[in-house]
Amino acid sequence: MQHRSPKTRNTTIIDVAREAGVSYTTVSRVINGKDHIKPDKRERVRHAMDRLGYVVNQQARSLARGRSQVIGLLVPDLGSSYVGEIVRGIDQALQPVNYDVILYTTHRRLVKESAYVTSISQGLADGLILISPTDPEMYVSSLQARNFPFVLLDHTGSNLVDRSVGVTNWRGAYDATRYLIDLGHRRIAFINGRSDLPASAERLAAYQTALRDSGLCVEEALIWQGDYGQPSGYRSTMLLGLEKPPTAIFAANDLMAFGAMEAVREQGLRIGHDISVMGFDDIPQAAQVNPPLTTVRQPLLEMGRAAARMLLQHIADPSHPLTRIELETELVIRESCRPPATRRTA
Amino acid sequence: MQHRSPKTRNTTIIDVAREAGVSYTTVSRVINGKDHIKPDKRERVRHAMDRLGYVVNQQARSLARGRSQVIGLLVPDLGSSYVGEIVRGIDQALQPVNYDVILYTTHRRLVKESAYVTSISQGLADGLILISPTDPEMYVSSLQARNFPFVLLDHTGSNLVDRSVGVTNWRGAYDATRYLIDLGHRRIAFINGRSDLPASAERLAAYQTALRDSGLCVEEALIWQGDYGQPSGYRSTMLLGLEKPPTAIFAANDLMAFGAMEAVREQGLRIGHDISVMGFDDIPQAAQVNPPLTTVRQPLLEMGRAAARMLLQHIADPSHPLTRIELETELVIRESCRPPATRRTA
DNA sequence: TTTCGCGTTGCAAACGTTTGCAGGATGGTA
DNA sequence: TACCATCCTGCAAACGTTTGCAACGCGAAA
Repeated sequence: MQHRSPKTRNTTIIDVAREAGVSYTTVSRVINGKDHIKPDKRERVRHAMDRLGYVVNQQARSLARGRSQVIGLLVPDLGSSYVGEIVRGIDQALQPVNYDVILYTTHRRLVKESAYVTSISQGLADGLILISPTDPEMYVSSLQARNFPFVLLDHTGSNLVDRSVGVTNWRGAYDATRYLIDLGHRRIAFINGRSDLPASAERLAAYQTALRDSGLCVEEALIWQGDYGQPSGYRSTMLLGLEKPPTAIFAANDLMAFGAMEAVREQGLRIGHDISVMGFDDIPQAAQVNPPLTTVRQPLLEMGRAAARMLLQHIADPSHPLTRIELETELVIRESCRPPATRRTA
Repeated sequence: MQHRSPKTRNTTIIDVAREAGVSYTTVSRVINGKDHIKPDKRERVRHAMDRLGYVVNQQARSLARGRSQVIGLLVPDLGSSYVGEIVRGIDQALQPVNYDVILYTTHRRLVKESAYVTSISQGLADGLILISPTDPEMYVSSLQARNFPFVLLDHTGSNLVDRSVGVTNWRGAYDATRYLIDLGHRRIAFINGRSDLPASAERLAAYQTALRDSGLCVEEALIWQGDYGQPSGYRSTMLLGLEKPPTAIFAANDLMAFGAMEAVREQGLRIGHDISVMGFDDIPQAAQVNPPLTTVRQPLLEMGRAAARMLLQHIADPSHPLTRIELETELVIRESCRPPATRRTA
């Protein structure tokens, strides 16, 4: 029987064996670098492979071995370099052990996330990393039931936390807010991230706590709802329209901070003088904008590496427990935050 | 024999068949939505699948079918949203036909590119898209020899052009330069991209031709070598140190234009007034920076879609010829370019 | 010369599907 | 009742590997 399409039949291990005058088993052993092969035969096989232009068929290999050397990656998007950096980190960890990455961009569509997850988990990949998933409880149950290895990245809340890599969101946002307060700011606006992501809630809560801890009161009017996109930060212009404008804006991520900076500028105000702007993430561009953005650094590369390492360990030894890895954020002081100018209002 | 690791054996089509009291063939038919199945059996199978939590094994399916429903993607990087946008386009085209993407980031390391290419091409993927490859002639010969479907994206030059998607680099750069000249600029600097990518050469050549066509002479001192990275654009500061500074800077991509904008600002000059800045690409941020960047738009999303479509067609019907698809660039006029202020020097 | 052991080699089964072919059931028509 | 077409269904082979097990060859030890 022949299911193959017009494509000419591939050269297989058997063709090589015939060419080299050995058994296909021996060829397989040569391919996989096993010992106990007579040097001359090894050479014969090598030559035959070259002559025939043989290259191993991954599908068959995966099927036989029961693993694919591929890990799945579920990302919301590739728009900002936030995800890009994380993927780079994952890449770095996967490279040395010969794992490949299969990529799924969900654009935060819940149906897609769940459809992908089930499809990946059978055969296609040996493990799965979910980056900033929207609502994983909804669909990972089947993975858990089948003991399929997966870890979450940038996810907090829910019982899945104990197999995730994240950062000290609360601490980072708290420190940032304190820093602004210490600079002398009293009216600090906050641009919140997507409210369906627990990390946003943490940052918001920390901001509020920091204010209260300093005896400042939390004004609802100074809390603006964004969605992590740059345009939503831009709309923070609205905040400036208040009768008593803030002297500082703390955005829950850098992208929104960039948007805020535009808006500030558009109002004819100078960043760092008339109004300070603080970000969160420290994506590469943060150092490059004007003025360079003071922000809370997430070690994105390291997060990716950590997630990949954790997953690999668990794949190699399923009894190896998954844990929560929480990496430290760090306040990166640049030039977008300064002490407030002497007030004009009040 | 049992090769499987500790992992408990997966539930297979056979388990489902037993549970439903039918043959495994029937189960396969139900999975693949073939006709000629009695409705009641179909239902029985469906239920059995649910009960057992069955999900099809992609490897085995690929092996049997001779194709994987996966296409490989070789990207230099995920740093800027340039690649991100293209990938989104590819995604869009692949979604409806149920193709997945396996991702390889090369970071422009030639060895990696070539290693990946050979490994992907056997079984793992049904086709390959090479985004902005560095030196594809070096390693695609084996693909061509085996008639493996692949297309290039953002590649010009070499005999591989006739299976690629690109844009009118020359035209775009020419128009942009003319636009600056028409605004009244006479000293226009050019920040070149990576010199090993043919697209850079096209843009540079177009810039030079446009100058000459307008009777202006090309000054070597005004041509700065960048690498498409933002920092390299920043270093264009150097240009400003000339005794006769340019009144406009044309960067071969937006990222370098951003860098240039920083540098300009750092010199205390105002963009659009003291000096104009022109980009190339129109990545999403271009509209968001301050002032919004005048740039040459590449239809990134559409480029991705076009490449994916071309590849899919070729996979479906290998006799379908591959061609060169050249999409139109478009000058997007925003606010970073204005007529030059009356000269101070000279 | 026989025996033992070890380094090599090969056979065959298994991985989990898809699909050509043929056989069985069913129902309509002559 | 016999026959034929049509609709269902199942068997078995094939996809290209990996790997447990058994057998073989050969030199060293007895």
